[in-house]
Amino acid sequence: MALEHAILVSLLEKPGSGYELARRFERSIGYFWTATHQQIYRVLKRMENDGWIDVRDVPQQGRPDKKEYSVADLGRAALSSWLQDPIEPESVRHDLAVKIRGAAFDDPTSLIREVERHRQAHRDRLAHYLAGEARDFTPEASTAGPDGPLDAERELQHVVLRGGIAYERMMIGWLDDVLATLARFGPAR
Amino acid sequence: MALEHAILVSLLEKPGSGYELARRFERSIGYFWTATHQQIYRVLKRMENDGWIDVRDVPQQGRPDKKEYSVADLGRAALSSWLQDPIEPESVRHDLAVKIRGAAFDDPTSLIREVERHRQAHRDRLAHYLAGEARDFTPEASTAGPDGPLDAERELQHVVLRGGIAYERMMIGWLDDVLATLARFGPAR
DNA sequence: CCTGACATGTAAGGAGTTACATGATTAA
DNA sequence: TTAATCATGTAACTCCTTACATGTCAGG
Repeated sequence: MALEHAILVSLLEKPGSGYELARRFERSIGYFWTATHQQIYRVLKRMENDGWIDVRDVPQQGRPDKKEYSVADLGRAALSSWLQDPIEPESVRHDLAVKIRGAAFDDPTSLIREVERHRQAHRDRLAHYLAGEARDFTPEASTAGPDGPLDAERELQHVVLRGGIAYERMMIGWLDDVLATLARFGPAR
Repeated sequence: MALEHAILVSLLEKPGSGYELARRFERSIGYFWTATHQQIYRVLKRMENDGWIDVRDVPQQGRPDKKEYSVADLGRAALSSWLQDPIEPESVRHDLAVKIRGAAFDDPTSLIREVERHRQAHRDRLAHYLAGEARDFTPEASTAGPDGPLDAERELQHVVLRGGIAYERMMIGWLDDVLATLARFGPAR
């Protein structure tokens, strides 16, 4: 389980509320770890009980009040310990690949549309990542800002983003290959 | 849920027992969908109850008897219906990316070893995939054999394998990038 | 007044993981 | 006799998903 650890990393980068965390999991952290607000609130509660994080009630004007969480010493230690633990290369689950092999036993025309849809989704994500890279990681967008992270933190965020970019490019190329294969073998049957 | 559907595809490609399915999930199907024998037996029982698959007791010599499963009409229909259903591009979970961003808040030396270990695992998998491709998908290894799948089935298996190969190559390249980044920014702190 | 963004939760059910459990046969 | 492979399962627990639920405040 790494949701707790993903939350710890995010809170170390910047303290925030459950709601804010949920939004980060739709954006930057979501590039490599997804979580819904339901999961996040539940885990935050557990982490608070375990003394991993501290809460601070923040009254707000013009908005509902929020609880701002930050990492406690115990949480930092838990993260550190997890970082030392070796993990196994992750197991994959690609519904689309199941469908592609299943297409041999069914009419593939609907699969072609599905693959095109996925290719477009990956193109959109790639464009989104590239825009984020241009915005946050060009030499001009330096760490000089008031909230800008330190060099190492920033570089590590960048290399993870580059991984997302490489992944989307690979997927687009592969889905092109899939479509070419379906075009050659699908209708000919 | 696609485990049921992955099992249906596998049984359509070739009927077999729960044990044989578990082994396939360590090999070809496991490239894009993992499952343990515990899951498989549980799901097989449910699929049998639902009339998706048929069972046949196969007495064996020199081995324990086995139950050979094959896809029934209801199962074929269920697969067909699932193939028509659009699915969302899958959500990712990359522990390693969490660790990389977490390395900004901890000593990165153990992470370097971890990344090197993962890179080796991906190199091994790539070699394994390439060997499988050479064995099963060169022009010489044609469909002429007694158990060889038909052209479309074979081509679709091949394009999924090419996806696995592209994925491993991408990962190896990215992990090289990660190691270079850690070398530049890790020890300098 | 109504919509949308902000903010925080509960409940039920499905899926996956880990540990436990049994038993046959073959080869070293 | 011991290990390895074949073969099939149960139980407990954790995790994730989906649906439901409530409420504030700003702007049109």
